[in-house]
Amino acid sequence: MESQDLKRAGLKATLPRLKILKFLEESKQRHMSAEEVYKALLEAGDEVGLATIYRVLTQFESAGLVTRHHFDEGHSVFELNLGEHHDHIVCVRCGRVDEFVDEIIEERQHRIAEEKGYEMTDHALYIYGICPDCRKTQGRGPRTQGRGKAN
Amino acid sequence: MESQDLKRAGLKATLPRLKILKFLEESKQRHMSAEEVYKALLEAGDEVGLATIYRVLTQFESAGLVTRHHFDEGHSVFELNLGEHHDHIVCVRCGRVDEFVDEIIEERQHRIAEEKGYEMTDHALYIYGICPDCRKTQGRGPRTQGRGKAN
DNA sequence: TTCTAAATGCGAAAACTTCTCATTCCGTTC
DNA sequence: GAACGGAATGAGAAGTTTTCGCATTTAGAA
Ligand SMILES: [Mn+2]
Ligand SMILES: [Mn+2]
Ligand SMILES: [Zn+2]
Ligand SMILES: [Zn+2]
Repeated sequence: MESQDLKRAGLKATLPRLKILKFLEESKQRHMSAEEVYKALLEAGDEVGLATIYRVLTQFESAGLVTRHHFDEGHSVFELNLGEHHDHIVCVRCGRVDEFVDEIIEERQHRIAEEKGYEMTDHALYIYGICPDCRKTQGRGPRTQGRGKAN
Repeated sequence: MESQDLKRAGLKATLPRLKILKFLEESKQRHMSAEEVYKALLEAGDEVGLATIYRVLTQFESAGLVTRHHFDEGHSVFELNLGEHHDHIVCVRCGRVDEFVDEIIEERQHRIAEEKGYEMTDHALYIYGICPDCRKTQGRGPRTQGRGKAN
């Protein structure tokens, strides 16, 4: 039961928060904008106000339940925190997102922060490119899976 | 004369474009938002419409004259392209921005894109942390140099 | 100088996010 | 399980950043 997850995170188990958390857990897409969560819940008949979606996602972020990303779009993208930290490689053609972890890069980042005298609090690495599928389909943007520019 | 730079970039040497380019070259701050460029020109008596600032910076980006960054703020930050590519470490307290290049990271990124089957088009690495100065001043945000949250 | 396509400035509008505040809900107390 | 009080929600207004539409101006060629 998700209520426990919320309680543990220091949040009251309200209906909107439960709906949002449940949705994030069950969605096939791991990376979603507030708007996308809103629309998906709407379709599922679990409507939650958009303002609440934004508030709750921000609270989840503070509580460590989700991570907020800033891909080169213009809006925030959220992801449920499951296992470990990871970085992203994003298709500029269709919006597909793949994940990866590279210990060497992680380690270098720490060293760089140290060298510069910074106390590192966070870091974000985004690789942009054309995914395998889109490389085949040379023409304009192909299958608009995920969140493609083509919306 | 900057007109040549513009012509070379395939852009007509208009007054607004010249003002913006000149300003970017002479400004002490290397990383600036459209709004900051707008205000600075305004103060200098070289007012250019904000819409034009946005248009021109986007054109400069397409022409390879500037690079657009998306620090974890909510707006774009632009930087004149001088030498080589580099990444950024940003102070979350005062907004200070330092730059660095790490060949190992660069190389790993290429390898990752390759492994995932992506044709890399770009990449961005942002390290966030507390800068040396801000670490000394433990309290709330100290000197609001650069573009700090404290505006 | 004249001419034309391109660029600019302005305000309107779009896109995303936060805020305000009346209403509702959660969780605790009785 | 009814009552209470503070926290959370919903709806719309408002804030931010960026783009758009179009009348007017300008760069650069003729
Ligand atoms: Mn992810
Ligand atoms: Mn830089
Ligand atoms: Zn793709
Ligand atoms: Zn600092």
